[in-house]
Order: sequence, then C-alpha cells, then structure tokens
Amino acid sequence: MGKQATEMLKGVLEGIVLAMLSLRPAYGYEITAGLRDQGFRDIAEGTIYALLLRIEQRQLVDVEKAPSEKGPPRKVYTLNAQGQEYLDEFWRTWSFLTERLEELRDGGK
Amino acid sequence: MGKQATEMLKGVLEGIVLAMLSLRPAYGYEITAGLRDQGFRDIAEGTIYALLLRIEQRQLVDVEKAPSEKGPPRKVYTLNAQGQEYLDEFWRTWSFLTERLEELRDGGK
DNA sequence: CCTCGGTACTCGGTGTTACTATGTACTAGT
DNA sequence: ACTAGTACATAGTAACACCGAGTACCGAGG
Repeated sequence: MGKQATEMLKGVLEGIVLAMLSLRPAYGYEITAGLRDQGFRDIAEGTIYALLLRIEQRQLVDVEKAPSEKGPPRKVYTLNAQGQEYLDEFWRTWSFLTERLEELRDGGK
Repeated sequence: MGKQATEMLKGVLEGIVLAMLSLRPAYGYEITAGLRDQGFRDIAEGTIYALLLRIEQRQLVDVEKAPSEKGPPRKVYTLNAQGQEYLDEFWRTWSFLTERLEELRDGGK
C-alpha cells in the first residue's frame, strides 16, 4: 500500500477494528496480528493501541483484563450496544462512499 | 452522512475529485456543485478549493484560466499523466480496502 | 443607483487521526 | 544474563476536512 493509504485509513481503520470486534471480543495484540494477516502490513502497533484507547474512552467497547501465559495481562475489548450503533453508522457511510465511487469508476470507461 | 464521514473522507475526497477530473476537465465551483448533486451535501466549498490547490501544487493537474459570463474567471483543472498515475494508485488502495471490508461485513452474519 | 443573489476563488485557524519512535513489562528458552 | 516474543502505552508530527470570513464579478429588481 502506498502513502495515500495513510490518509485513506483515517476513520476507516476505526470501522475495521470495530467490525472485527463485532465478530468476537479481542485484545490489542491479537487485533494488530489479525490486521497484518489480512494484508495491513505497515500498520504500527502504536496506532492500534491509540485507537483502542479512543474507542474505550468513547465507550463504544467494554474492557476486561485477562491474564496471559506469555506476557503482561491482556485488555480484552468487547463491542457494546453503543459501539454496535456506531458501527452501523459506519457501514452506512461506507456504503454511500462505495456507491459513489463505483459510479465514478464505471463512468470512467 | 454522520460525523464519522469527516474522517472517512480524508484521502478519499481527493480520489473522488481526481476521478471526476479523469472524466473531463472542470473548475472548482463546478466540482463542488457536482459533489452536492451526488449527495455530498455538507462538503464545504473551502474544502474543495483547498484540495484543488494541493493537487495543483503537487502537479497532478494542469491549470488554465477561463473567463466566465457570470463571475470571476474560472480555474479549469485537467488531470495530467502524473495525476492519472496517482489516481491509479488510489484505485488500487481503494480496491484493497473494499475487499477487506467486504470480508468483514460478510463474516458478520 | 445599489443592493441582493448567484457565480467563483482564497485564507487562517481548529480538531481529529495515523505515523514514528521510544519505553515499559512479563515470560520462556538458550 | 541475554534474547525474542508477547502485550500495552505515549509524546511529538504531518496531513486533511471543517468552519468562518473575505474578495470579486455579474445581472436583475426595488
């Protein structure tokens, strides 16, 4: 992914993480690893932790500490009702954007 | 569109405008009006003009002054080769994102 | 005449976000 | 003791969309 990706990820990355959490609860390190697996190779760890702190402060997720066998305790995030609502809104905006861009791409030839 | 849209537009708006310019040359006011027609009701004029100045300075577009019958002269923007390349890169990143999000959305049910 | 609305572009300041780089801390294996 | 892997946090930076205001040019109605 090029440098444009940095700007394009703004707002979207949050939606991606919330969508991941809507599938099942997860902790930061796990989410970072999952993103890397999915091709987001150059997303820095710090970015994810900062994002998680943000959505925690906005109370879109519930947090629970869980011990780890191989390191410091994990912070497990669970999407709550407010977060689900926010995610729905994200999908609406995302759909709107994809529709517009689809049109533009098709109109291009 | 909700408040999330502001962040989600970052980077994407630039791609949208470049895509519009790839269809045919246009000037700022025209682009703003076009966006409003396409449903982007709350995009501020100032945002578009600032964006146009940016892509001009990065030499993604060629600029030409053209007189208007009903106001100050227009600045007509034309996508150049460098801009087309940048737009291609945008589409690649966009496709990547849509694919990932498609998976996440489907996995959700 | 001159104000008003539509056309057309510019600019300074603000908030949010992802990135970089660094630091802390716990565990297991060598 | 050292290293690597796990797990989280934070201070500083750059980029971008937004807001508000301003400039300027034109035609029509009061």
